[in-house]
Amino acid sequence: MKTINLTTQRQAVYDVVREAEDHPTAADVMNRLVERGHSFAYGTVYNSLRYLTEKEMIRELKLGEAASRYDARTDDHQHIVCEICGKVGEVMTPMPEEWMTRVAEETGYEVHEAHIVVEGVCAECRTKRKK
Amino acid sequence: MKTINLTTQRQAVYDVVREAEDHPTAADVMNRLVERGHSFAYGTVYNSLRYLTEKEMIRELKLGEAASRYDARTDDHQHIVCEICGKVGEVMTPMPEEWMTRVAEETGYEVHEAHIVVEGVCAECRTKRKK
DNA sequence: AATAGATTTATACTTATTCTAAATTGAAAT
DNA sequence: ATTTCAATTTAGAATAAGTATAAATCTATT
Ligand SMILES: [Mn+2]
Ligand SMILES: [Mn+2]
Ligand SMILES: [Zn+2]
Ligand SMILES: [Zn+2]
Repeated sequence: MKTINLTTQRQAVYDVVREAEDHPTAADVMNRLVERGHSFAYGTVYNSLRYLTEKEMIRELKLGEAASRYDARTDDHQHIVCEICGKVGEVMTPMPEEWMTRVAEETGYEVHEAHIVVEGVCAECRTKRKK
Repeated sequence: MKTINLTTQRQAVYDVVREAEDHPTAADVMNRLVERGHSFAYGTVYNSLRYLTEKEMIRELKLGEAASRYDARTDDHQHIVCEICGKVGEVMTPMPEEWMTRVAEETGYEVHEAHIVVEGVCAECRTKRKK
């Protein structure tokens, strides 16, 4: 499971995710592929996203919406979602290691990782609100 | 939006969630209603869960699985999911207030709340693993 | 009892995603 | 160069969770 086989389709999907600034959904990726002149089957886009995720070239994000989003940043970080416009921002402030330790003690689980989705209002939406 | 109208159906759904120990899904709730001799329409169960959530009598949890889970504990807490058996545990250790402040500074968002899903391995599954 | 509003029901629909079976591709072996 | 075979892609059917709709039923209030 170490070799990575990047077909034309997988490379194109990876390019779209890598060049995106906004954590696109599978449907977003599909649309952008079409804009670039590709026409892959839906299944292929889903398969490619899964493949790239398994190879850890991208990450799949479950932010509580119906559709998964994809992220070419694979370094450890979290996300913040604007309750008004839905914009997804990066959260680089790391979770204190101590919190994880406390959770392990409290629950008896061996703790591996934490997925955090912060909800709030982005700067633009705050400005508009004060109209 | 202050009065609460608990119909037979809503009360029965609430009872199931309140008496559950395991953060049931809508389908779980449906099955337990049938076990108790009820036979409500699927739509009614979803409507009731939404109603109870809006009245803040229960909470809807999005833990990254396909189906939402429901929780009669409405006090502030988080969740931990076993990667092996799927068991969902409570996490009462609060996220440090300072982390939230740092995230607000970092992102420029007004931060409202954080939903955290911790992944790990529960005590039972750890025991079994050492077979 | 009549009225009106809220609720429930049965069913159709939507959305996101996975599955399937056939067709295609491409690398390795002849 | 041609054959071979596994991996991949394709198109479309299937699934899962949840929402929408319209008709039927409840529940106060007059
Ligand atoms: Mn990100
Ligand atoms: Mn809980
Ligand atoms: Zn916003
Ligand atoms: Zn377990």
